Amino acid sequence: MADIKTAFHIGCGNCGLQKICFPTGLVKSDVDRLDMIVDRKPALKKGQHLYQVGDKFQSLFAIRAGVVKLYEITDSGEEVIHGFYLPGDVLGMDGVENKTHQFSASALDSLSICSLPFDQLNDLSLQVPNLHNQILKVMSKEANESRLHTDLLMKKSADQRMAQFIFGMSERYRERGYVYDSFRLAILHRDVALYLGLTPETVSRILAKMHSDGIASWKKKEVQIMDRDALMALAGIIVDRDEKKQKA
Amino acid sequence: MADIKTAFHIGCGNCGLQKICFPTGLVKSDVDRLDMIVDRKPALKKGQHLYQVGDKFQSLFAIRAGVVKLYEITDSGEEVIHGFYLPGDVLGMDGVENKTHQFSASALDSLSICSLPFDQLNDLSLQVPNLHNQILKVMSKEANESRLHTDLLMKKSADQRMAQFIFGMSERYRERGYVYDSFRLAILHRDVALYLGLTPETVSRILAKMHSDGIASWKKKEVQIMDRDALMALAGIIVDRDEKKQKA
DNA sequence: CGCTCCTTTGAGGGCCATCAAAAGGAGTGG
DNA sequence: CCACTCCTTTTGATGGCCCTCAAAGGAGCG
Repeated sequence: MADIKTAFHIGCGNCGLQKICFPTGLVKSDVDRLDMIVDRKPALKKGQHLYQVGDKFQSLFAIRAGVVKLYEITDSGEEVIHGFYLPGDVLGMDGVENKTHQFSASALDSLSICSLPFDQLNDLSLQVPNLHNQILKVMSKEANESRLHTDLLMKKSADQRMAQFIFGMSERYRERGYVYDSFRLAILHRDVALYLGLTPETVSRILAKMHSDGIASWKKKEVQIMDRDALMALAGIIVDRDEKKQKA
Repeated sequence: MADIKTAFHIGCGNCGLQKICFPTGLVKSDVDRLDMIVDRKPALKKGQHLYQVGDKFQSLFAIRAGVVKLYEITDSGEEVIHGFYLPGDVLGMDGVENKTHQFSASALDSLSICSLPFDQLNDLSLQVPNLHNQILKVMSKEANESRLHTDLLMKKSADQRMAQFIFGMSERYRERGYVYDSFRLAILHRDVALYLGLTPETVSRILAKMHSDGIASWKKKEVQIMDRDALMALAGIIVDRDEKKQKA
């Protein structure tokens, strides 16, 4: 059962992440129904797990603040990181297939999350078509993004991967309405390496070069994009000519 | 509207792929309702597309016979292959996110498919809980498998990738009740290379070595597994001791 | 039979991993 | 606040895996 909301409770209806999170496209009355089943969890500390491989699947999680990494330890004992989740993102869908989580998710930072008990969410979605569509959409997005990750690993050089990563993070901050050419990124270089299929040494060398080339810097969890066009070019992203005209 | 079924129509109810395909876990009356919306398509020839990047998303597709590759052409004009679909597999979920297909799917072989109009499938799923669960499950599986693909690309050597690929295909044939140590595989070596993140040259060299080592061979679309244990060892798969005892 | 695409085989080289070691930060307990 | 430890990051030297390039042989198809 959902907890009784206190006067100070921040519900979905007045959460700043509505545009990014699940409520997108829901009318107010439906957001309120969603709000009923959302369980606001106590904050997690760095290193704590939302779930681990083999855990019973019970809930999806929406992030209110902080960063989460989705990862696994392979048979041979090496870590592989599959993605990073920012405020407004929803994760946990890896457990739907077998009612058991196939991957692990842990906090890279102090974390504030909402828990969405899946059975209840599912029942509600049968009555709220837009919510149902949201769930399908988020799951489809998971797979599509994983395949973009595959592209990165298959066809991009180490420099391109790094540039694309920084640019991608910047875009995600932009979507959320934050400053996006200078932001805090609480991810270890080591973890980025494990996400990009590189070694920490290579990441370090590339960041040094990007800094001296005046493209971007990332030191002490602070990212600064100095030359956005150069960054995009390096990432292999074609700049839309019309968009460039608007800038000028 | 669904076509009128002829006396010769093979419906979901008497399809040999029920255990693999969508009807899994449905009672007969529900299978019949699913059958009502399934649209049996005329056969496709090698090279024809089920859909392409940018096509409007309308249906999921279930494969009755043949092999499909899911792929894309990157910005830089290179092909990346994301997966191969065998009889009983369902594909097309890449279109759910934006109502537009993000990838392309084409026949590697003569192909026989069923089309499942998504709107109708979705409506039906609201009334048939097990069908609803099936859809969620298949979508979750897509993402999970894509991440296993990532593992392959990140942490396995070329030999391991090749071994894992052949072993994986063998297991998929096994699940379907076919002979699984000697089977026809209508996939070009070139396409396997594009799936494994390798070049055709490398694939060729590895297959030559696996053949001379007496592990497996793949010539002219015929795969033969000669030493299954060695293949698994090469793929980096730990053999369960109890399972080995049963063999002896 | 001729065309095209796929596959094979060989030679050479580049990108990034590996190994090693030192320096820098973060967290802990005194 | 400092000493201590552990983990992360940096920097350099070396080498290996697999790509690239090249060309010949084979398979499929009109």
